[in-house]
Amino acid sequence: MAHEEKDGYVPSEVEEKWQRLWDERGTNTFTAEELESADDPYYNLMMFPYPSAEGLHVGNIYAFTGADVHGRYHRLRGRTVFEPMGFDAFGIHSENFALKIGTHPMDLIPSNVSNFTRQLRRIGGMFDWNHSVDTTHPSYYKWTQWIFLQLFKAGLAERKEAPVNWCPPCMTVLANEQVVAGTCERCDAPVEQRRLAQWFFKITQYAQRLLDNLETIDWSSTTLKAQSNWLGRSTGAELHFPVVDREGEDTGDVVEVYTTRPDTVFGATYIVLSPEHPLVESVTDDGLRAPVYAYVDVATKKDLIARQKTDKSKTGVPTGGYCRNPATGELIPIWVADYVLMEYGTGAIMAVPGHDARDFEFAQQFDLPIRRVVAGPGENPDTPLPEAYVGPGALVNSGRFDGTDVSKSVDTVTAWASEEGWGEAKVNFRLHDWCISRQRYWGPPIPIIHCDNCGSVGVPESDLPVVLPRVEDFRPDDSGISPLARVEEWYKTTCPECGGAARRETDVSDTFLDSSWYFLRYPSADVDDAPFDSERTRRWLPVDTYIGGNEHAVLHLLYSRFITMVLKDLGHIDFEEPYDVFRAHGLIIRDGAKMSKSKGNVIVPDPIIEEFGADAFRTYLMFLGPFEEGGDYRAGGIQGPHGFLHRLWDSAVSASDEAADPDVERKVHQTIGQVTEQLPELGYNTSIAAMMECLNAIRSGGRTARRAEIEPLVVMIAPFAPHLAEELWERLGHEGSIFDGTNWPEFDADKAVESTVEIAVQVNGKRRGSIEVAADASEDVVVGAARADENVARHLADVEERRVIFVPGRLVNFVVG
RNA sequence: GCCGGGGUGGUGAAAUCGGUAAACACAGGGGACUUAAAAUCCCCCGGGCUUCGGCCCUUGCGGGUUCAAGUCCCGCCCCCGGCACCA
Repeated sequence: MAHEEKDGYVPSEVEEKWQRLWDERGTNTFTAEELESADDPYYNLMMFPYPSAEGLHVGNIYAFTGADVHGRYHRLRGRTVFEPMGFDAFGIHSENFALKIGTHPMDLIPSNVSNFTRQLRRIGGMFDWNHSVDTTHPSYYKWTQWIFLQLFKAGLAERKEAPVNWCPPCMTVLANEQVVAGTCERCDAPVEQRRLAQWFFKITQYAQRLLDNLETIDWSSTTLKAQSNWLGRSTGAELHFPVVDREGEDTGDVVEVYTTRPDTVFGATYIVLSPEHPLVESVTDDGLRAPVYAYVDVATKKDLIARQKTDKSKTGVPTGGYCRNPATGELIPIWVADYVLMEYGTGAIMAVPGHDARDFEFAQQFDLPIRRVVAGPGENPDTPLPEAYVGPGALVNSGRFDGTDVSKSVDTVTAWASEEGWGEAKVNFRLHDWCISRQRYWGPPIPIIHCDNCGSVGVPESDLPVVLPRVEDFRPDDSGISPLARVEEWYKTTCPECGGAARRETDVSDTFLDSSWYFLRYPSADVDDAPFDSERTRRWLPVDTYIGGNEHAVLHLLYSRFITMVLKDLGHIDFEEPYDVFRAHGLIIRDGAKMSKSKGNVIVPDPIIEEFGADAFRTYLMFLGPFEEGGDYRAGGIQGPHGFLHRLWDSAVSASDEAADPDVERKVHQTIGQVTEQLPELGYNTSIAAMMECLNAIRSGGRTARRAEIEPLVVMIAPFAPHLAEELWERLGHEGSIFDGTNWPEFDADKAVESTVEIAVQVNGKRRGSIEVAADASEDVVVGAARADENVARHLADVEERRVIFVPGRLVNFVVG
């Protein structure tokens, strides 16, 4: 039920009225001409939602409101703010839901989108609905396919057979970024490794640049850190260990190892190959083939969680083969063990059990020699090691390098290895190439045609889009083959190059490719003949501020940076970082716990909006905690902002025309100063608190507000409660929208200064009183007044004063002995 | 294990170039107005003691620096997030 109060403020009516007027007047939308000629453009972006059947949840509304407040603030300051919204509607989530309820995604998505659109309007976002995108629309994914082709032509998209992450319940491969601790990020099932031919984007070629540029962008530090952790740069060396036969002669094979501690090579007492390593077969002794192959077989079939568990004891088998340690000349055995991963480095390590915890554990288990080659200060080089030593010290048992400090030894030994021709410095990244093919239905078909004569051929751009056909049986299966492979009339085609019979690629692309470029599309959403109009792109991009969740720190935010870099390198755009500023918002929890359907503590926004209005809901969400840290949603909490907005209304509609009271005016200017400083930094909760305090001062003792006092508050609340502000602005006698023109109140520091200040008086650091003095009072006057305070005087009697500390405008502290 | 962020009243939280801890709200208590309710306005609201003047304690724990520490330094504990058999 809507609140009907005697002050006449009925949120639902006010909100309906202004939402209608915004639509009618085009307050929030741009025409093509406006986009192309905007003076002071500000691109305010937020992460577009996946349109679920459940509708907007509180987390969406929280994020969008926080971003909308930001956009509206800049608009009130006179910027031309473009704030688009769209739908990320391809992907497994939609497809699975459609399967579950027995409908088709092509029917499901439009109704979800229209429900989302309704809700997004209802919460009062300043969205430009003329420039919305839906990633599932052919007019959008035509260009997603175009982007694929650009990478393909540039040699950055490659189809190769490789071990990939296979999620059995989802029946598709996953990108590395979608595997969390060995499980699928969507369904939590253990991920398996499968060898399949897949399309990869060579994001690893951009690893160094993706890392370096982190220095140049203004992002939340948590997000920057997450990205650099994900990129995982490490420096070390690749060393070559020749394989030898029984007689100690080189066989010609060489085991390449990657190590971050080449300086410990004198302590390398064995070699470990990962079970997938190509040399396993050739180094294995004939007599040991059975156990080695059995081990490899078991290890490669393990799922990722089982394989990557660190708390289990290590397993492995000797191959019977040997390498020569190039530093010592010794022959050292080659083992196969699954604690070495094929995906990282070279898939082989030199084991230095003395100085690596994992190697130490393995060596103990299999009774392999442990040799100390680093000794800490004062340590005897020959004492046995109780555990791997990784601390500071100097090399020992390392021939000519004995005594070299570990701070220099990596470089020194690497230089030697390099001179001798058995190693070189090497930088490694944890980042893998981006696997973008999905053996599912609900995505953009990858625009490739396979021809027996010509190989993989890109679909000519003039033939785009490759339309996703409506297929009633779109269930995935466990074969690793896409549902589209069952649609012969769709995949049978001719080769664009030789005209011979050919077959379309039947995999679709990862959803994250859809979202990797949507911010480029928004300004050009109404353009048919290009993915992004170059004039509009120049004017609006890169994005000024992007606000979103940190759950995308290494998925969407990394992929979109990569795609942007590629488009720059290919000459399509002239910037390489898509978002100048990124801010991660916090999460809303409920009564101290994460919201989840299973806990039954999910907040359903619609009834709250119906009861209190979008303005009160928005204001409450922004008030309940620091936006960048999130907050705890409590059912009664909305009462505070709700009452505040009603009192603001009441004071505004009954305001008198008298000149502002000087004391109140001072408070108003202090508030303007504070809010103007905090709002652009996303200090929403404290801005609202300051405005509440100000209104309390205006209304103190039941006082009638004066226009000049209340009007600045009406403008400053507008980002949070836009409908209320519009209505009050109109009732205060203004024409048009409060958001047109530059209506933000001007801060006047002179009007904010206090004539008197309260000074705390301490004796030995303990507060003994406080005094009120003129703001410009001299030290002598203040200290005199402090001494005169009755309680202070008592504490100063009978003691010796040693020092007086005076902090202007703050305190006086008498230090006594 | 490594790297971030955090720990403050009954509750959500303010205050960090060191300077009156708890602003602003929620919940709770009392009062004014009202036939009543709502709305509005006023007062109380970290703990203990009090001769009602004040006094003592209090920002996860233990030390330290300082006239002065929620804030800085050292050593711990706990929570949240990122990375993780990554060589």
